[in-house]
Amino acid sequence: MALTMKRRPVSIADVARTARVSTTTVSRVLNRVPTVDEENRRRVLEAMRTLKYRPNPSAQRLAAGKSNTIGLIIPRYEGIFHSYFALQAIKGIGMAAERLRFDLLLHITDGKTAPTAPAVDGLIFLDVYGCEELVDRALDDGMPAVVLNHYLEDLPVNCVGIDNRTGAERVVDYLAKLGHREIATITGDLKTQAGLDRLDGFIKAMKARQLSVKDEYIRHADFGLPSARQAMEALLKLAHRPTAVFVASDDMALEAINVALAKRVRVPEELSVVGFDDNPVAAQARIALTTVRQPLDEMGRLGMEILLQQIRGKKKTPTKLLLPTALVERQSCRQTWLDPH
Amino acid sequence: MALTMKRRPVSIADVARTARVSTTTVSRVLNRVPTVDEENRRRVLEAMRTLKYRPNPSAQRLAAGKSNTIGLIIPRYEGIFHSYFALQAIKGIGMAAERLRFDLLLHITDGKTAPTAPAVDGLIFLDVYGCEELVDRALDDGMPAVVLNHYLEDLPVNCVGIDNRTGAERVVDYLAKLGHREIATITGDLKTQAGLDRLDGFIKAMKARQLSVKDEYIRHADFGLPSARQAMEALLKLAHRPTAVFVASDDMALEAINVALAKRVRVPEELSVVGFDDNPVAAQARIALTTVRQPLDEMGRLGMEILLQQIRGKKKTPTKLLLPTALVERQSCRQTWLDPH
DNA sequence: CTGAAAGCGCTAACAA
DNA sequence: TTGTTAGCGCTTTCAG
Repeated sequence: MALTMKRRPVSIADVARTARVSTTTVSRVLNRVPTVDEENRRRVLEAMRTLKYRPNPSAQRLAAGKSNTIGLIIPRYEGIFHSYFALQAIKGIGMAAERLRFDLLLHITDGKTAPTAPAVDGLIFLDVYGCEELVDRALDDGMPAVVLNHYLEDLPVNCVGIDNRTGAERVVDYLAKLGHREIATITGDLKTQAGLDRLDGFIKAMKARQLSVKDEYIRHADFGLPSARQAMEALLKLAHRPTAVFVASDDMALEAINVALAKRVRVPEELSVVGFDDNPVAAQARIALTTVRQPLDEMGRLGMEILLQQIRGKKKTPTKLLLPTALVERQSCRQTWLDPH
Repeated sequence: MALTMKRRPVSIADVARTARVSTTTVSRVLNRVPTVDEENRRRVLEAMRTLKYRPNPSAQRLAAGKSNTIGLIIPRYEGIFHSYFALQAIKGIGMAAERLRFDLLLHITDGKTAPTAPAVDGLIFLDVYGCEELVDRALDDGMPAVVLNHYLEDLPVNCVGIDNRTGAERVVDYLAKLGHREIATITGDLKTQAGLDRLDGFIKAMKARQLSVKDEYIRHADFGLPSARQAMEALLKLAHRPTAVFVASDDMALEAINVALAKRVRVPEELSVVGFDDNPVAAQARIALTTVRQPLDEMGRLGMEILLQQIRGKKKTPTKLLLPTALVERQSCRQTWLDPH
């Protein structure tokens, strides 16, 4: 046997010949067309197996006139590569793509380039930051697209975001139920939608419950650890300390707890802390963090599904989704009226 | 103008007609074949622009007989979706793919399925964990492949890993130079290559410097925070405490520092701590962590390049790479002979 | 330096 | 239910 022989790959014609049917019939069983005689189907399937036949996607796409491919656009800014969110969303997208039998073309972009038709049937933006121009272009080209993690109010494009406002409101409700009235917040970067909406939701919920929102209880941070540290230190220096703090991310919340503990402020006995994200570290922390869970992989899954609907022409008007969050109760909060000792 | 008119996409023939040349010539300028008259090239380019021509990759691949696509295989185990490593590697792979004009087909696998020829020209495994069978299969099929983040000693497959052993040795060297002799380590999961090699490197370097490696100074953890906490607590309870600890990951090192601080052990005055990974949180921490940097995105880049060499037939024997690490000196270590006060 | 023509492997009318 | 046939858009001999 000439092991080095370069054998021509087996094609649909080879299968047809072996199974003693036409290529059309082979194509039919390939595409699960029901009108195929059971005996023929069996023979085709067997021929495929013995010949180790693999359909050539390029030929399929060319003949069918569709790429069956989605471009997954990842903005190149550094932040996204440090985020828990990105991988979870990719996971959701990837698994949905497999289920829907679509290929995923990964494209890390500088904001200038993105795949176009006929290379892809649609685009899924992991985030819009740095990609505004590309989203516009996709819209102009009539290329189906969906933006994740960002609710674009004014643009006629599919969006799947997280309901950060309601998430923050849940936190206030929860803390209020525990008897807290002096509730502070450490915000995220207010240039981001998540940062802004979490603060908005917080303030709105406080007011709805007639709780005062003191200026000194609103400390601005930027999702970075050093900023969270400063914010917490400022809070602890206050003559009248809050009894609870809502922190806009788990990373910052954990850091805030560290600052508190270092200053001999016990958590949760003297200070309740709530985070946001449900990052895995929140559950693993010394004081397991009460936080807000976001359905990140589901965000990816839904993004794929919505995109597919648009591609299939089933949806004409853009779908705008804000996914619900859930409060995850752990060990970092306590009722105020309990004796701390 | 019939805006709703579904116009047939512009093809190479349209460009040829507009530029008054043959499709062959258009194909030539598309593929940067040098033997094209300058005037013709100009006209073709212009026609492409005015017609907004986009080559159809499926047709190109079918005609050329190659997919120009690499399958990026991401094992589905949960850990990988929480790792700093994965996104960095993806970034490196993605940017290299773009530069090399290769498409990336993203595939999240359960360990059973992976793209095959002729869908892809090669496979790049983000890690081997859970994919052993797929790697074997690729090898059997003669499908070019490269495994990242894991050095497979015995398998004839391209590998690009991190030199964890030498990284750990660097840490010992550094601590020894600072005067430390009582050095402990908190290991990672010894079922992983990283965990094992970091411990091996540690022990080897200690012995090379004639430093004693007490059993009680080797505490086994699993990269998880709770295990790191326990390990650190055990270390601090020792009658004869180490003056320095090498922790097998940044996450665990930070947690260890928290434990120390909570027990009023000052870092770095009373205890030096070194991590591994150079996770961004290490730099941001309260006590900026001295750690070992790994070139993760370069790992991705090199993986792509090696794979391409194999695909192009330029390399016959598997390439095995162990990428060098670098010690990043920050604030978590101190010379032993300095007065701590 | 250029173009005619033969496919690449598959799908989809259409006819049987 | 099946097969014939004509492409899908591009690359690549090969002859000029």
